[in-house]
Formats: sequence, C-alpha cells, structure tokens
Amino acid sequence: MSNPPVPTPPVPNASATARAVARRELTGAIVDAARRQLAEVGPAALSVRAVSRELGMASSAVYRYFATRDELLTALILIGYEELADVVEAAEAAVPRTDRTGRWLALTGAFRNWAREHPHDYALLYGSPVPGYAAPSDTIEPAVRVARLVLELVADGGPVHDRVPEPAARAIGANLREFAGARADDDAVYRGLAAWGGLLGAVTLELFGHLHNAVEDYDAWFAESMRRLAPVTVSGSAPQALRSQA
Amino acid sequence: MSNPPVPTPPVPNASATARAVARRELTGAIVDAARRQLAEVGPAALSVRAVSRELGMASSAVYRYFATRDELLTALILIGYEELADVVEAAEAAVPRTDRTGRWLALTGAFRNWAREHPHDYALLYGSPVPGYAAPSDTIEPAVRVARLVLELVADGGPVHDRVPEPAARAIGANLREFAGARADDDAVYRGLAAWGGLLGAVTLELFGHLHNAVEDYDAWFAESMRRLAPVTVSGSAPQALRSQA
DNA sequence: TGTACATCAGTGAACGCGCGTTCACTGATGTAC
DNA sequence: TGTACATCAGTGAACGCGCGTTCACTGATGTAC
Repeated sequence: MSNPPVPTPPVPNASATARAVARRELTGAIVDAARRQLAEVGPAALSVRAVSRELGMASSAVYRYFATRDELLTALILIGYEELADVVEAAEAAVPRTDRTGRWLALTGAFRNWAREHPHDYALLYGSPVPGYAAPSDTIEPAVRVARLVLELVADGGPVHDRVPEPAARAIGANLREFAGARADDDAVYRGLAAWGGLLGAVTLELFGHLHNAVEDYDAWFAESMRRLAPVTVSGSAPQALRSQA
Repeated sequence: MSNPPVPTPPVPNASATARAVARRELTGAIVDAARRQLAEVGPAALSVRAVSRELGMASSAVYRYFATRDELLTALILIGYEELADVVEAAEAAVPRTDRTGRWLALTGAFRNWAREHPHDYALLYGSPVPGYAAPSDTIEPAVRVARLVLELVADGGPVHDRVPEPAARAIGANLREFAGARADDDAVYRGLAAWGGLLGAVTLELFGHLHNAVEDYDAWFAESMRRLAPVTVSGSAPQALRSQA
C-alpha cells in the first residue's frame, strides 16, 4: 500500500465508494421508474421529466445519469432483451437435451409468459420501431440471444440436408451462417427462422389484440399452436410437410 | 318536382352540392397529409397542427372534418385495413381456385408488398398498439378481411378432421367458428391461424429489422419461407408434419 | 489525522418549442318561398 | 329569378399544458499529501 508512484486507487474500484453505491442505486431507480412510465404511455411518449417527477427530483438531475432521452430508451431496450433472454434460456436449459420438443415448448412458453407479464416491454422490443430512434450497436448482441436459442435447438437435430433452392440458400447472410455454426445446414436455418417467425407471429397476434373475439382460451390456443409448430424445429421426425412441393 | 308536401331534396343527395364536393376533397387531402406525417413521425406523434400546416390552413379548420385527433387516427387505420385487404384479395382472386398453393403465394406476396410500400401503415395496423387509443368497433370488420381470406383458403381444402385435443378445440371462440363457416373443422382453423401467424411473423421480422445482418436477399428469403409455410394451408398434401406427436 | 483542492450530484430557473382544443368572428354556399 | 334566412367552412387568437435540454449555482463526497 505504501508503494511507489504507481497510482494504486485505495478502494474505489472494487468495493465501491459511497458515491458509486448511490449512483448504482439511483441509476436503477431511474430505469425502474422509466419502465413503469413506459407501461403507461408507451415508448414514444416516454419523458425524462415524468421520470424525474416520479422520483421527486429535478428533471435536470436525471441528466447526470443519462445524457439524453434516447440513452434512457436504450437502457430500457437492453434490459428488456437481457431479462427476456435470461428467462427463456433458463426455461429451455431446464429440459433434458434429448427432449427437443420439450425444449421447444419450454422456450416458447417462457417467451410468451414474459411477453404477457411485460406487454409494453415486449412492444418496445418486437413492436413498431420508435420513430426517430436508432438502436446503438450494443443492443444487437442481447437482441439476438433468443433467436440463437431457436437456431441451436433446430441445429441440434443434426444435418438433414433437405434441398434448399439456390436463391434461397444465397439469401442467408454470412453472419447468420456463421452464427448458426457448422452444425446447421441451410435447411436448418430456414426451419429455425420459420420457428422463430411462428413464435413471434403467435405472440404478436395475441398481445396486440388480433385474436379478440376469435380465441377464447389463449393458453390452450397457444399450447396447441406451439405443439403444431414443434416439428419445424425437430428435424428427425417431421419436416416432410415443409419440404418443397414446387 | 312540383309535388306534394313530401320534402324531396332538390339535388343534394346524389350528384352533390359544391360544398359536398369540396368537403369530400378536403377530407381526402387531410387524410393524405396525415398519412404522410404518420410515415415521418409515427402514430403517437401524429399531430393535427402539423397536418393543418402541411395543408396551409388554420389548425382549427381541421376540426370541421375530424372532431378529434383520435378520430383522424381511426380514419388512417380504417383506410389502411381497407387498402391492404383490397390488394391482397385482388391478388388472391387472380389465381385459379384450384391452385391453392398459388393462391397462398399470391396472398402472402401481396401482403408483404403492401407492407414494404407502407411500412408505417403496417406498423399502425400490426405493430404496437397506440397507448391511450382504443379502436372503435367499426375497425373490426375491415381488420378481419385478410385473416378471413387465409381461413377460407385453408377451408377450401375440405375437411380433414385431424384430431384436435379437447382443450384446444374449446379455445376456439364462437365468433371464429362461425366466421370460419361450416366448411372449416377445428383442424383447419388451427392451420389457418398458424398460416396467418407465420405470415405476420415473417413480415414483422423483416420490416421491424430483426433480420438485419442475417438475411441478405429478403425477396428470396420470403419466397422460400412462404413456400415452406404453404403446406400448412394445403390440407390434402402435407399436414402430417403438423400432426400431433405428443 | 488534518487540511486544501478537485470532482461530482442535485437544484431551480430559464429557453424555445409544439401540442389539442375552444371560441367568437366573417364570408361564402345552400334552402324555402 | 330574386330575396331572406340558415347553415356551413375557415380564421386567428387564446388557454393551459408538457416537453428536452442548458446553465450557473451550492453543498457534499473523494483524493493527495
């Protein structure tokens, strides 16, 4: 400790000074308040002033934590993606690896549950883009976790090498191909995207009200829908119906 | 014309007075301007003042045409649903009835094209609900036209009577059942919803940016995806893969 | 352990802006006879 | 065809509101020696 010129910060880095603690805490409180506000008025009307009001502080104080309204929005998006991916990954991981249908049902069920519990966060992540807002690049990685999980599940079925038409094969970007890994052939990538799109479509239909007066028991409807979609991800047993017929 | 007391309005009803003509025209101009504004700032920020500014009139004048901002929003939603349904129905109707895969591809292709040409209208119809806005009941009928088309296409395959588990069968609301008509059994209803969800999911993935850096050629990707989804709507040839395996 | 200085958190006033909606009004168009 | 009255379209000012962001400031916390 009584060492040479090398500036060794006494404590601050690890166990945190009082200021650092307070900052972490308040940052969290701001995000929480913003999230509550999001649920009431939607992302476009999310307002720094309303957040500061809820916390009983001057609106200018919030600017010590988030330089701009958009930065606050970005924080909400990041937290949403992370939280969602956490619960979905945990649910999927709890099922034995060999039970691939079970993994699919666990994954989709967790996804839907989170969406129903946080409809406005869901809308922020998967609904209309916020006009005038461009997501920074650090949202990409968390955003992609759920999709990756679906692709991995499909790839776990091993290669099938169903023929994918040339143009369709070329449509797959280099990133996606790398992301899918060596295990997933083109057919698996397409089945993964179909499963992911089917999941997103189903949850969107339900949450955004497009099944009003059409479906009576959403739980039962969703369960049956995912059961029917499962084969898309389970290559061994079922993809025949999805093979070309052109 | 020189008839008894029965008040026969001279002209006004049919060929329209100058006022009526002007009103129709201006109403249209307002809606057009609102639509342009929608594309720039999104539904939440749609503003009566901005619309009136674009038309070079006093903001108060717009209130002669739409009593409230929400009424203007409703008009945009109605027009969106109608326009979309018109193009989708026309595309589907142009294909011979017996070519059910062709009808599916035409339907989905038209849907996607319209969505790409009017991304903000698409977001208004199928993206996040506008907070604080409740769609009046006259938007229901137009909203339902596309979904009906999908269900009819599926039902055209005739009854299949694949077994649908009890709870799933009960999940189908009375309206939907009636709407699907006598031709569609429970299995067809589920296949219809799956097709509709798959279409919505695919277009949403593309338009809301969730395939960025993943898909390179969106046309080819969509074509292949819909080709794979087609069997869901074509009962005779393929639903095996979607049958239970529980 | 104590002192001098630097950094940071929070305040409150202010800038400049746009919004939805109302209201009393003027002038044009339509209607009845 | 012409006149008297009623309806409608459009104006411009105003009300009351909330917003994002900046700025000079005070007082507390942290750092170096």
